[in-house]
Amino acid sequence: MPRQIYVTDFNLAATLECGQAFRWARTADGWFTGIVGQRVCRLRQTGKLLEGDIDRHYLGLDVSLLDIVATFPSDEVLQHAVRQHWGLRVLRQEPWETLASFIASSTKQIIQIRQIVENLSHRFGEQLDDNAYAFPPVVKIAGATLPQLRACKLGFRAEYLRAAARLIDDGKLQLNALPVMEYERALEELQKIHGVGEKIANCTLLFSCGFDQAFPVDVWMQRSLHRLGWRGKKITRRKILNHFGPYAGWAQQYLFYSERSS
DNA sequence: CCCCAGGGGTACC
DNA sequence: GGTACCCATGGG
Repeated sequence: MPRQIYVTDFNLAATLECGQAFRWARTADGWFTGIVGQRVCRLRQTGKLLEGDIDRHYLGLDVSLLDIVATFPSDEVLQHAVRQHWGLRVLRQEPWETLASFIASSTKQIIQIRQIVENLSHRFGEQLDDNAYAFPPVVKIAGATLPQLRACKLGFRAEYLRAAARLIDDGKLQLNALPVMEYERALEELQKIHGVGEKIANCTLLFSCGFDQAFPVDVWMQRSLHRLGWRGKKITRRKILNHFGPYAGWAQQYLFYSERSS
């Protein structure tokens, strides 16, 4: 893994802070520290210089952002968001951690989601160094008690998370199979999990299964689409794909971050 | 005390 | 098909 490279069309801060990942933090010296799989990683960008534990695939650096953005519609709100956060890329995260994190996310603020994920890791994950814990494996959550999970501040989501872990642990849901399915099929498969609807399924498919068209719609996106002129229109997957194209999920992430940072 | 948060299940019409 | 209400908890 290279320790430093030159990058174009990449914005590390936007990529790590746009709300798609919950385990990165910016430290005072300009470095980002995060936990990816079983490793503690550090990254820093200074202009085009990217330093640290560089994983091109994880960071979305193995695709052409110019080609992706070229497929976007010319909506002024979207084009403004793209200019505002140019270089934001969709990460390729680990499916179980992503699914679990978004099961924990329902009607929670992002800062609280980060806290829940941290609590779960500290309580059930492998210790990596003095103050860092890996996200727990499926079997650890499958074997947890509900009081233990509720102590991690999961609230009513505790049963949802444990049921999902047990489904996966029993082999009744194979996360590894999702990336090779048709998009609609993968969406249905994830929604078999109690507590996983269209929004959480789309987050999982976009952020960890390579489905660039997956378009999660939450309250922020409803506001953004409203701003784009979708007033009164019912938001359907077909309309989203027709309008935003095969990289709708990337457009969504620009719109989401722009909506939240304004 | 109030409303809201990267929702979804259920009951009911 | 839609809508109201519930779930647990903390931020502002």
